[in-house]
Amino acid sequence: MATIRDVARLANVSVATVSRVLNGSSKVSEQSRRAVLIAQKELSFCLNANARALAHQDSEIIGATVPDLSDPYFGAMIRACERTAQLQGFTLLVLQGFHDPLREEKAIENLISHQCRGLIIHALSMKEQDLKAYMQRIPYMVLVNRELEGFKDRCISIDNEKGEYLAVKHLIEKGHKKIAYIGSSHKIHDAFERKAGFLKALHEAGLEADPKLILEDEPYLEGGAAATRLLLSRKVPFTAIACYNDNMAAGVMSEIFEAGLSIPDDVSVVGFDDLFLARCLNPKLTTIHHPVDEMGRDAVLLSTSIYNQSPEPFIPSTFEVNLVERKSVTHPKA
Amino acid sequence: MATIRDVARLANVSVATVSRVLNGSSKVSEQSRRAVLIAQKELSFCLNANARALAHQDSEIIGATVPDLSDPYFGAMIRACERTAQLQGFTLLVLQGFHDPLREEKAIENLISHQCRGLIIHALSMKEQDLKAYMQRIPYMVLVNRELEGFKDRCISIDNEKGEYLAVKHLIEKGHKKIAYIGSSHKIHDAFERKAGFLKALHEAGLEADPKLILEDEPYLEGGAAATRLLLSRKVPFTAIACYNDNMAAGVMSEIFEAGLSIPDDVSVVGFDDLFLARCLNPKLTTIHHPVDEMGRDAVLLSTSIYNQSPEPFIPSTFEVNLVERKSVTHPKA
DNA sequence: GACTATAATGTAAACGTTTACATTGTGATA
DNA sequence: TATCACAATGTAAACGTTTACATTATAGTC
Repeated sequence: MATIRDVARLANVSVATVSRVLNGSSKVSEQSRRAVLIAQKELSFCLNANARALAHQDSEIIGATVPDLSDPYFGAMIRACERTAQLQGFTLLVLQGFHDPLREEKAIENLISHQCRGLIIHALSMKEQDLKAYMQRIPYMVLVNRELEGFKDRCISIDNEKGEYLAVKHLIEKGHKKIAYIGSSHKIHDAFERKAGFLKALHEAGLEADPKLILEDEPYLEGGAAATRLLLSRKVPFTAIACYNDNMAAGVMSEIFEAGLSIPDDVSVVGFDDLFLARCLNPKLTTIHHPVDEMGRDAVLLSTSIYNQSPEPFIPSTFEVNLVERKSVTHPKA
Repeated sequence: MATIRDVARLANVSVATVSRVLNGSSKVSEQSRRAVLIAQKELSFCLNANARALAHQDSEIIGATVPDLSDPYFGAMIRACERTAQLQGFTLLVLQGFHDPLREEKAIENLISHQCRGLIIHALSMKEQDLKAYMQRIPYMVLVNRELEGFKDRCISIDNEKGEYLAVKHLIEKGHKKIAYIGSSHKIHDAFERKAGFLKALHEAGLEADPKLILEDEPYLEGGAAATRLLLSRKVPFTAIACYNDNMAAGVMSEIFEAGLSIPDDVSVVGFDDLFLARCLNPKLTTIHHPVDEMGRDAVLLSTSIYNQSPEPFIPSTFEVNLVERKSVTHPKA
């Protein structure tokens, strides 16, 4: 690999001049400028980002962790993060935690070691205490989809309880009384909040929550399917299912069909997240929308604004959840 | 941020000893070791990856570009890449090209500047010539899903033509004779190959390809839907649709239902890619499977093996495409 | 006690940039 | 002509590590 010194030699100028040309900083004569650019092309030269970060004391890297990039929900979020980072001239370094506290912690350490000048963390498995320590240590670390006592102003998340509440209220308004809930077995914040929203809506309508109609499984397609099989085997009548997320709803729908029932005529289904997937399902899924793109964008903006110690601090949008009515819900039969 | 010097001072040893402890290299007395570790914890110290890369002349970063992380196909691929990278002790730096040749090129430059020790490039929009220049310059750069003359041994891709051929042959074997093709309007390799596969299967069966039944649009849900509307408006009879990919198939299915037709009874549909999505659709989508995970894994393994100049070069698996029969295809009526 | 082999540690020179400061060259002004 | 202002450029010291080499301490051997 050629270095800046090689370019300087070839262009017959000093390294400082090369650096100035390549960074567009300070004044350089048109002649030197040209010579440097030619030498650069000749050598296919490219500044070394590591050396640059070291000298400059700024890595131009924003770090992010996310559980799993193959999940379109996180894909969409990261996409928004990278877009925003790129717009600010930064590069996004993404690591996956795979729902494992150890890997999540390793990922954060890794990002710190790269001297990230922004940190967006989506880590649901790590212990609160450990996460707090990092939040304390890195003032510009921002949390997504997790609320942490004492750091609310650096947590970007939606009102999960309200979301699920809206979903279930919608079912109740349609006339459903026997509503099942297929939740996530992950012991995290979102899971608790969404279940609370379900119970709240029931309670508010004076409906009893039947424990036999409340199940939990892994928050993926397969989990939704498995829970549905279990639910059907219990022979407890129900007319609607509220799901922890769209992925589970997809599994739920597939098993309902498998059982020879129809959606929404026999069973109404609501999801949560409003993934791309929701529009692909048939019938199209009624679900709770939340603005993933804006969350990703605001997380980056918030983190960098803290890092830069901007005079007027960045205030993230309030992320409204709302119901998107599609075709998977109708009135119960009879 | 504390530096290695601070740790050395606190632990009352030299920087070299700290470095040795933190890198697990060479022999260090248990006493020094302990002192260093304590000092490290005390200062929350973390080696600076940039300085490390500079001194060490090895960044421990593997770079990758992909068009768009919100697309589950790429998400799945990147996930496999990161897994493999992590297993080797490297960090994956992912950049998005957003189907834009300029951004793709910028992404590659960016990765080069970070001194990546492995390069996995999924860039379909860049001109062949420009890409070749990079391939020439970076011997360990590996291409995914794109074949480049003269660099076949560094291209990881599937046989698109064969895939589409299998899909269409399946339709023909079921008795279909009037088969529509909804392809991608992107002017890339995959698009041409898959269309060629479609034509080949038709030709082999002695069937005529009706130009009115061949459409193109953006390779996403919306594109599939738009093409289907156009197709239906043409009033040319058909009994099956072969799609460029699963995303388009989802749009196709949704419009077919919208038109009051049923799948597969009125229209059979085949996709391509076998995304997670294919199993979510109703009916579940018959499609062409290819091993995204293994491709991601092998891309990383190949790139690093070249970088390391391994004595015995890594030979990527041959990536077999095959038909996955689900529920979206049946015999044509009558 | 003198010597040697070896383990543990320290010293200082890289690595490839950026940038404060110093130097040079040029034209304008008095 | 001497002086000044200013633009263009160069010099060299950081930045935080790693690591070759040098040094010191320790134990074993004769």
